[in-house]
Amino acid sequence: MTTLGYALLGLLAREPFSGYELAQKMKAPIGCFWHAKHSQIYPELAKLKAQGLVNHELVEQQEHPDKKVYTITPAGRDALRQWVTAPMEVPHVRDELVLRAYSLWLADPQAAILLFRTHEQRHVEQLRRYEALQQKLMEEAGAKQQVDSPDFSSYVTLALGIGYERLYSEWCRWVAEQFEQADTTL
Amino acid sequence: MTTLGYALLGLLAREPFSGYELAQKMKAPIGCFWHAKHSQIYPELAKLKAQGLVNHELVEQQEHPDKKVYTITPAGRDALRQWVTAPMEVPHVRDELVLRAYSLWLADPQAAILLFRTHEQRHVEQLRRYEALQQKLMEEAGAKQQVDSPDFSSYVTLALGIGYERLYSEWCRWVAEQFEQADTTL
DNA sequence: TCCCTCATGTAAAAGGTTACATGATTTA
DNA sequence: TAAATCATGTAACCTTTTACATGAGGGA
Repeated sequence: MTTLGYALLGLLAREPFSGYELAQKMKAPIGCFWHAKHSQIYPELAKLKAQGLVNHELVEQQEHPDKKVYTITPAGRDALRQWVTAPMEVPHVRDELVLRAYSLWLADPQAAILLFRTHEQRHVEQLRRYEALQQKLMEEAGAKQQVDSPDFSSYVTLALGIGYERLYSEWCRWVAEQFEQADTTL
Repeated sequence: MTTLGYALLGLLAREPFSGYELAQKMKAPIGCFWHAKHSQIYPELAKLKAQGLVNHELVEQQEHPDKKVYTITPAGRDALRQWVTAPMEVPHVRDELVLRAYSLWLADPQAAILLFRTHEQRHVEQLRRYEALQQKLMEEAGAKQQVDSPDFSSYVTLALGIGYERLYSEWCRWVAEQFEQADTTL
């Protein structure tokens, strides 16, 4: 089983979805930290079906094309439950902007300021979106959050997403400021 | 040009290295946020050579096999300088542990505590390593850090690495605590 | 009329990991 | 004697991205 397979099971464990809906969900990263495109999702769903981890039924529609709605099976739920807490290596992160920062000493200062201010903005925007989601989650789910409710899991991943975007946007701002100050010092 | 190619140029812009040395460097993530294995590095160096972005000379050794020491060319340095501040999309992060957290509501609480305490520890260890590196960098480079010095770039990436590991380890601890508290509440 | 959304796929290419392959020297 | 380090590569495989492919219905 691939990680993508478990990502799909993780969504289907909450409620049934069609391949198209799963693809929509995974445009914006699920749990803030995973994404996939439809070209990867459709074949993966076929594999999950072949392994008996999901079923699908054809839902006929008048005004839109028919769709296959996938449901997780008890076997799928078991596989997911086992995977969630299985031993795991620390995943190594890859981030191109930070890799660039490693060679930033070569850069044109004005171009560096522009790049980092742009990314600061984008991460602030993502932060605002996550905060809005959190707000919504708090209103809907309230204090009834228990560790065995899906809302709790969503809240947990959102919390890291918010911390991450806050850290990242502040780092971008700080880097930009270093170049701005160096510029006025000359 | 691939991102890996620029990662290698970024190291070679600082000082010459052999393929083996580059592979050693990229076991631990360069700038905290990129890594690669030797099987990817050797072919990439050949491509950089073919494009005239690096040169290499054979250094003969008595007690070890001979090695090819790579040096960046002016064209390589130019390409790197351009890439560093070129427009770029926000890279989407992938993190398996956070993806698992999204389905944590299904998990066995004790297994969840074990997993997150384990990862908390590992990220704390990485944090300590980064802090030691920062300490060393401060002592060596001191306050002379200017935006156009490689030490400044190293410092900038380390700063994010430290922030990231601190955030991540605290998040792991917090998640584990949620399950520990839920456990005693029953 | 043209583009967007809904809906499902396949194919080719790129990027990355694991395993295969070789061989000398040093350390336990 | 066995394992680790130094040193350089290739091959097979897996994952992910980009592009190809089709087609109906609704809105500008």
